[in-house]
Amino acid sequence: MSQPFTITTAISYPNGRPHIGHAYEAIATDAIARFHRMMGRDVFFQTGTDEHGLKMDQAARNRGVTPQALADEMASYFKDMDDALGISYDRFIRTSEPAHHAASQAIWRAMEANGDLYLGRYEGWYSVRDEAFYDEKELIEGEGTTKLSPQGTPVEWTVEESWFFKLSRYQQPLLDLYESHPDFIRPESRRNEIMRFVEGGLSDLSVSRTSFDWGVKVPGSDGHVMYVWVDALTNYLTGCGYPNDAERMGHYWAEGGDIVHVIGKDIVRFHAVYWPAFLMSAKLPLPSQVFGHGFLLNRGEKMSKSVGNVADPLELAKRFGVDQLRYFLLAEVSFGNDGSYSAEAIVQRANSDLANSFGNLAQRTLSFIAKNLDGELPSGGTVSDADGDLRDLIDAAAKDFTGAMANLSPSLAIEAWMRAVFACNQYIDAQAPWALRKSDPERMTAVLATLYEAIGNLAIMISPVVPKSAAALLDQMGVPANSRRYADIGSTWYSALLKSGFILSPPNPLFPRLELAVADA
RNA sequence: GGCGGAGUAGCUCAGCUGGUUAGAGCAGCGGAAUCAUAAUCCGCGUGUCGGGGGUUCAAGUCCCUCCUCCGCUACCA
Repeated sequence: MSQPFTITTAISYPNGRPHIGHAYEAIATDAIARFHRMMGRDVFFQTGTDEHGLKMDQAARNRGVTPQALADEMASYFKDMDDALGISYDRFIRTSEPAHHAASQAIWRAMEANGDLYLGRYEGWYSVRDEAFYDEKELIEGEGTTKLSPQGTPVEWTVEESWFFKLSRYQQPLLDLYESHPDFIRPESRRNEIMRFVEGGLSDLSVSRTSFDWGVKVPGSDGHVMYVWVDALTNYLTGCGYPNDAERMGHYWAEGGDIVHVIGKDIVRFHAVYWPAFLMSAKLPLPSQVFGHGFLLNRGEKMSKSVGNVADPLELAKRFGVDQLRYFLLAEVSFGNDGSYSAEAIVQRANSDLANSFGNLAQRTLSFIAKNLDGELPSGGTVSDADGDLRDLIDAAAKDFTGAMANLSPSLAIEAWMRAVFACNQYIDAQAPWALRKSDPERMTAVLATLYEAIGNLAIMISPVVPKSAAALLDQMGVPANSRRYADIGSTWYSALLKSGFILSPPNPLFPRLELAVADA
């Protein structure tokens, strides 16, 4: 059995429609998941929605529906987005599922059994909107005598009986973890922040609420539901079979296994501090990596609903194409940093890389073969050093590509791919098969064969980024579905294809050139 | 206030443990070619590497200091 690889996005809080930020995280994670599948790994890729909490409860009340009904509706928008963007999740989890309640209660009991949960009282200024308590000192003056949270949301003095988790016990174990696993938190700047935070000391964490009941019931403690983060983080275990499917857990959530959480930089603390502490307490294996990606900015500006510059990913995908949007986000934004998007930038990037450089390379080569060889694939001919040089260059690019993807650097991977694309265009111009057609047909044959193989390999390479387009091209070229892994680059799929007697049909352009609407200028 | 990150060509950014004339892509300008989605290929960049000071034979690359932006976190009032 091939080596398992577990990867997750954060689960989204569905109190609004998905925006481009959700799409970005899903796309990036999807590309990595697809990459590992093509490397032959046994991938489990999970995403989903985080449906509990007071905000959902209240939103449902306002609309006169049950929280479950609201969650059903909102979750469907996220699922639709994933499906529209080609997100190849293996499991779309919803925290309102019974299986998830069972998992959350199981980890609760395990933490309790370890002596890490105790009942106490929590009082302070609580913001419903932020679902957080604030210190008196943090508050700012609102209108009249009211007080507001630092985020400007209303707060009220709240006294609650609450369960606490002995987070303070885990300061040293966490620091040891960061020390022994330098890649546990990435990028490094986030790791530094978290380490300083933990070094500063950890207070115990309030992990239950009595003020609402839309959540996972605390076992044996009537009136308490779990603090959303206990419940939310546990979704990762639910999908891996916790607590009843030991075999599945042993496979996808095993000690020392590859388990990667891709999340936004705003929730790194929950994943890099609370989550491993919960797992240590419950005596469960830890994830291998938490990667905090950056935020997308609209033309360099923060997105916000009030400014009205929050982009709808489905609309962008519809206007520019799913693969174009995927490619843009992965190529343009260095993973881990913030990035900026705009209609011009998407059009620019998609046209220059996908339509002009790669799409046109495929088009000019394939249509030449279809036209001049009647679609019969070129074989043999007079080889030259240039052919081997191009092959070597593509093999080297493939190595760079896979190395970068494995290291969660899709933008670097795409750079390596583009270098190979440029090399192919240089090659075709230097060899000029259109001239060889009359002067040296034998040489032309070898050139076209070299190009055909090169283009197939380039399409395989970039598949995780633009899965639909790459598959369409490979289909057009007759490359069998079982020859589209990284191990197939540089292999003998071309000679097998020659033997099969495949005939190439006149090709259709792969990536149409995009036009910028007047409204975008 | 502390900590972390960033400030390099018009734009987006590479430049690891200091070492030949500071790089890439995009945009721009000139040329070639015409197989191809008017796509491609070739040539062209003296930029105070945020400011100042220092260490060194040698510094975007190390040290000090200042400025600007971002993030995490704390506290006084």
